[in-house]
Amino acid sequence: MLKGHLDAIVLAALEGAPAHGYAIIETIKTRSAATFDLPEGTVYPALHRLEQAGLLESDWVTPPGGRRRRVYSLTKAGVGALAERRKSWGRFSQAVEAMLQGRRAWPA
Amino acid sequence: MLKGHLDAIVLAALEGAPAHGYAIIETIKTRSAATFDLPEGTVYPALHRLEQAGLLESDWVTPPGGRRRRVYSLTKAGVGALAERRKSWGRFSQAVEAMLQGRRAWPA
DNA sequence: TTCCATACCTAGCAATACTAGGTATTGGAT
DNA sequence: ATCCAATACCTAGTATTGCTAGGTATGGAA
Repeated sequence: MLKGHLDAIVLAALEGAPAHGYAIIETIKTRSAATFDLPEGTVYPALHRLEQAGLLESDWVTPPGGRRRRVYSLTKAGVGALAERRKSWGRFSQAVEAMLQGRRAWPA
Repeated sequence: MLKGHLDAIVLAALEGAPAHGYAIIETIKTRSAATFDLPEGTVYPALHRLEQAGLLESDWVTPPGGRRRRVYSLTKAGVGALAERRKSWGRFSQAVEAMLQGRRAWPA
């Protein structure tokens, strides 16, 4: 379970450069040191949701000698959303950390 | 949304000493610096789930001059589960951190 | 005596991510 | 030549989760 942070992860995976779904899955697996080995049934619907929400846009691309791929890239709104998600992750993880360590969190 | 980490948070809130539901909610709010201001409809069912799962046990207690409370404490299994949750949080947060920073996570 | 904080509870809903299926292409191994 | 693995896309349905929105009741302060 990715626990509501899937969107942030997918957006972050697209921050450097546009990519297609299958490559995004690989990137996530690599960067997370295999902690996140996401099934396609998780990622593809997420990409559709994010595009629907205007955070991503996609183009069908057929590379020479290859097969057609749907390449996603961040929209301006997507860049903003990623920044927001990063902040919200910071607050969230800090609070969980405090709980698990039995101390008070920094007052935000 | 607490994103699947509610159980860990509740267990951690009970680590120091037994407590009743309402107090647990307060503890979580305080320790998280109000980041987690959980509605009762979230916490009470979670306590029931955790008790059902054998991670908590409860007793009805009526303090002198007060009203009856249901006081929960960690079972042995609960202590173990909390340790497990802590480890799993560590892996999870490290992986998310790596994703959001665009670097590779430490190979676990 | 009225209201707020305390203290418990539940049914039903919405979101999320997963399972389990499906289609099709490319390239290497047999 | 054929088969299989990896690539590459998709969706319907399901389980879990946490929340909304309601309910009950007591104790103390205004």
